[in-house]
Amino acid sequence: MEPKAPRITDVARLAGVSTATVSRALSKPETVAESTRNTVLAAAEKTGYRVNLSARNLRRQRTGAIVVLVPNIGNPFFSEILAGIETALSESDINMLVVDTRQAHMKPQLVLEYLHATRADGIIALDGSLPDAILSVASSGAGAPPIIFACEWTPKGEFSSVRANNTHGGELAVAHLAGLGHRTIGMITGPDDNVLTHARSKGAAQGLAERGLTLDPAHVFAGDFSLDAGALAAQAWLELSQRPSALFCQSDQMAFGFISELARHGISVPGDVSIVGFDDIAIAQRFIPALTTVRQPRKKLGLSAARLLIEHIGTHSSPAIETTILEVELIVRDSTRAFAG
Amino acid sequence: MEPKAPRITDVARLAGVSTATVSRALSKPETVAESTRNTVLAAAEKTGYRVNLSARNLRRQRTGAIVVLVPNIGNPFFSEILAGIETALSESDINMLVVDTRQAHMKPQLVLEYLHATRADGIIALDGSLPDAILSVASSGAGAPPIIFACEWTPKGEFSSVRANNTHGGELAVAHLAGLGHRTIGMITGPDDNVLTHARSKGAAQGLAERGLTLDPAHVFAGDFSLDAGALAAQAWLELSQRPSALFCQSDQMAFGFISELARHGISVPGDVSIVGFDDIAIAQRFIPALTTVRQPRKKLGLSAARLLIEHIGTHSSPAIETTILEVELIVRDSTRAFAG
DNA sequence: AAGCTTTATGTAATCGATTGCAGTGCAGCA
DNA sequence: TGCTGCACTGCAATCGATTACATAAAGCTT
Repeated sequence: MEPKAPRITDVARLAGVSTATVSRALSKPETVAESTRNTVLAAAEKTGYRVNLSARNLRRQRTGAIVVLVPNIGNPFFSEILAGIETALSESDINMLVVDTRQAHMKPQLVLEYLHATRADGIIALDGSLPDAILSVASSGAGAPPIIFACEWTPKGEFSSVRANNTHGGELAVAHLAGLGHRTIGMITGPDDNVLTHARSKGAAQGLAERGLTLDPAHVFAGDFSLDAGALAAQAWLELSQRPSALFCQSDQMAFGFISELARHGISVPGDVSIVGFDDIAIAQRFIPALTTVRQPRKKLGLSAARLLIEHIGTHSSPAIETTILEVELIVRDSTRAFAG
Repeated sequence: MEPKAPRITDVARLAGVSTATVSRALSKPETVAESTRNTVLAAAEKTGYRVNLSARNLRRQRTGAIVVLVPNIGNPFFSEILAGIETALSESDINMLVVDTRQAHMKPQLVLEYLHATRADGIIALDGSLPDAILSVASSGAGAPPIIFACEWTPKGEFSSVRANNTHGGELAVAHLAGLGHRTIGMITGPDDNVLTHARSKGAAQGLAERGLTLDPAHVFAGDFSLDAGALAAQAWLELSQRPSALFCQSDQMAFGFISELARHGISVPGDVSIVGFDDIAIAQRFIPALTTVRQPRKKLGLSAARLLIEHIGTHSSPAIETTILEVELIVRDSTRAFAG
C-alpha cells in the first residue's frame, strides 16, 4: 500500500550495478562509462529515485543550506535582496533558511542556538548590528561556517561583504539638491550606530562641503529607516522656525512617512520642500509625488553575496576578506524641484 | 588545531554512559534517572555538543524543514505572511525553506525537484495557481508531504487551506462606497483565473445587488494585483465617457498605481473618485491620500497555516481537509468620500 | 609479450544519532 | 527465599548515500 521511497540500492539492483556506481553516475557522471550511465539513469528514472539529502549531507559533512539573517522580513527593502540570493542559490543545490533577527536583538541566545543547531554551510547577514555573541560563531576557527554581509557590514570589517556605495549615494543626493539651488539642506538619518547611516551621512557631508554648504545640526533628524521615523521627523520639521528647503532622507520609507505627515499639515512636496530618498523600493515611482531617490542594486546585492558565499563554501578555505562595492544611481523623479527663493 | 565538532560518543565517554543514554537524556529526559541526566547534561555542556541534524533526520526519517512556495518574494504582501510562518515555526524545531515560484511557472520541473519528500516534511503554498505537476507531488499517496495553502487556495479544494474571508471583504468594500452615496461603482480585478479575484468579485457583486446597484461591465478593469495594472486601469478609466465615481481595487498595489496615474492627469482622490483597496499593506496608511482598504490578517494567516501544518506533520496521518477562514476588516482612511453629485 | 597506465566498477567502511531489544539490579510480595 | 515487575541502561542494528581502496580489464609502450 505504502510505496516506500526507492533507495539507491533499488536503483542499483534494477540497473545491475553496485550502489557505488549509481552514486557516481548521478553525481560525477564523467567517471562512469557512458553505457553504464545510461542504464543507471534509466533505472533511476523508472524507480522515481530521489537522493536522500539527509543521508548525503551526513556523509558529505555539510547541511546543504545557508542561513540568511534578516532584520525584518516584512520590510520590502530586504525582500528583493532575498530574491537575489534565491536566484543565485537556485544555480547550486543549496537551500535558503530565512531567519528574522528582530527576535535576535532581544534573545541573541535564541538565534545563536539556531545557528549552532542548524550547522549551516554558510551565513548571509543583512543585519550589520548583530550581537557579538552571534558574530563569534562565525569567527570561531576553521570549522566555522563562512559569513558574508550583504548591504550592511560590521564596523570593524572582520568579514567579507557586498554593499552599495552608500557614501557616493549620500553625495549624489545632496549634489542633486544643491544643483537645484537649495542652500539649506537637512537630513533624516538612520540609527546612530548603523554603518549605513555613517556612510550616507559622510557622503552627504562631503558633498555639501565641496559645494561650500554646511549641515546645520538643527536640520538633522535622527530616524531608524522606518515610516514612523519619517513622520516623527516631519513633526520636528514643522516646529522649526527656520526650515531647510530640501531634505535628504536616508531611506525611502522615511521619505514617505515624512511627505505623508507634511501633507496632513498642508505642506506640499516638492512645492514647499524638496525630498530625496534612498533605496528606490518599488512604490517609490508611484508615490505621490514620485520620489527622487538613490537606487541601490538590491537584487544584485543578494546575488553577489550568495555567489561569493557559494565560492567560499566550495573552496572550503578561509579566504581573504573581500569587500565588493556596487554602484548606486540617482533616479530623479518629482519630489525635488529648483529652489524658488 | 582544528577542533572537530564533538559527537555523541564524546559526550558519552565524558559522562561515562552509552550513547543511547545520552541520546535519551537529550531528547526524552523523563526516561533516564535524574542523576544520570544531570551528568549527561553537564558533559554535553562541557563539550559544547550539538546534535548533528543530518544524522538525526536520517535516522528519524524526516528533514526538519518545510518549504514555503511564494509567488513573488519581493512583494511586501507576502513577506508579512512569511513572518507569521516564521513565528509559528520558531516554537517548534522546524526550519523554513523559501522558494520563489516565479521561476516555477516557467520551470515546474525545477520546483518539483525541490518539493521532494527528502527535502521537506511539509509544504505551505502561498500560490494557488501552481502547475498540476507540482500539486500531484502532494497528493501522491501516503509518503507525500502534507501541503497547506495559505491566502490562496486551489479551486478544486483538494487541500487544506487558511484564508481570509475575501468574499466578505469584497462586500465590505462596496458597502462602504454605497453607504457614501456612490451609485456607479467600478472595480479592478486580479487575474482571471485567480481564486481571490473570484471571491472578491463575488462579494462585491452581492454587496451591490443587495443595495439595488449593478456592476457595469465597462467599469470592470482586468488587473493582476500589481502597481502597473493599477496604472493601466487608470488609463482605461480616463478614456471612459461615463466614469464611475468610486472604485474597488482588489489589491492595495493596484490602488496605488491607479491613484498615482490619475494624479499625473490632474485627477484627485478622493475629490474626483473614491477608492477602496484590499490587503492593508504597511504603506497604505502613509500613501497620499491614506488608503481606505480591507485589512487581511496577514501575519495570522501565516501563523495559522504553519500551526496547522505542524499538526499535520506531527500526527503523520493524512487528516481531513480543513478550511480555516479568518475575518477581514474595513479600515476607513482618506481615499473615500461621500458622493458629491 | 611483459610491464605499465588508465579506466571502470565493486567492496565495505563511514558519516552520527536513534531505538528495539535485552540485560541488570532492586523493591515488593507471598 | 524465590518470583514478578519496574526502572534504567547498554548493545548493536539501522537510516541511505558517499568514497577510499582494491580489483579487473583494456590499452600502450618498447
